[in-house]
Amino acid sequence: MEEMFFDFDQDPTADFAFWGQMDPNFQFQPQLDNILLDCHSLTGQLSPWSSFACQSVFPDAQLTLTDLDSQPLQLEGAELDSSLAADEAHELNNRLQCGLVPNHPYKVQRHAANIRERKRMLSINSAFEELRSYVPTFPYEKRLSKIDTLRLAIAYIALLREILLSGCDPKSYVDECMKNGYKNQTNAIWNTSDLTARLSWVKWD
DNA sequence: TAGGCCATCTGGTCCT
DNA sequence: AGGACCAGATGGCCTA
Repeated sequence: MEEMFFDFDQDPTADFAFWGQMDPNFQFQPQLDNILLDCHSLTGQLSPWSSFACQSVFPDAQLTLTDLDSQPLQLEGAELDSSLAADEAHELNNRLQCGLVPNHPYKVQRHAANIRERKRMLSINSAFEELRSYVPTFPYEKRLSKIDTLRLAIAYIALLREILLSGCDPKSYVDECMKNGYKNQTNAIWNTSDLTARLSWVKWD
């Protein structure tokens, strides 16, 4: 059986394209499965840090991946202060080596942590996707942002709570509120232009 | 072109 | 000790 493998580090543009093309019916489980496969691969050879990751750690150092993997530590962009005490320099050197030496335990742990973090963000995003499906939207509205999803959900929950407390029929309750300009609502947390504009598209029955 | 949104990496902190 | 969670930094894409 052929094993599918999606290596984020080997092809950083591929995963971005994946997000950019995500559709509302996207299933997260296959991606989670791929990440799990990636986790299992950690016991074997690790791909080198992405250039982005290296750059973020050593923004001033002009180092290539080849430099990182095959040569002893050399700082080109940042010069060590000559006044630095010998033990301090040694400590700094140790810390830098941890990040630069391929297959160093630090790199292995960091890579595993990155994968876990990606997996965690995927689960958060899947929850956002589910929440979006419950929030009222315009028929052809573009995908809600995360912050808009949260704000609309808060307002919508407040409205549903009021409807429950009123004991009225939802549709007539909303119609009445719209007619009266929400004047009767003392606790109109949900009375935001964002939500009320969308309420006309809600099918209550 | 600036600003909004997002994914990713990272190191720190907390928890089990 | 290792994993989960979090926030900051960074860079890419998209849109007004």
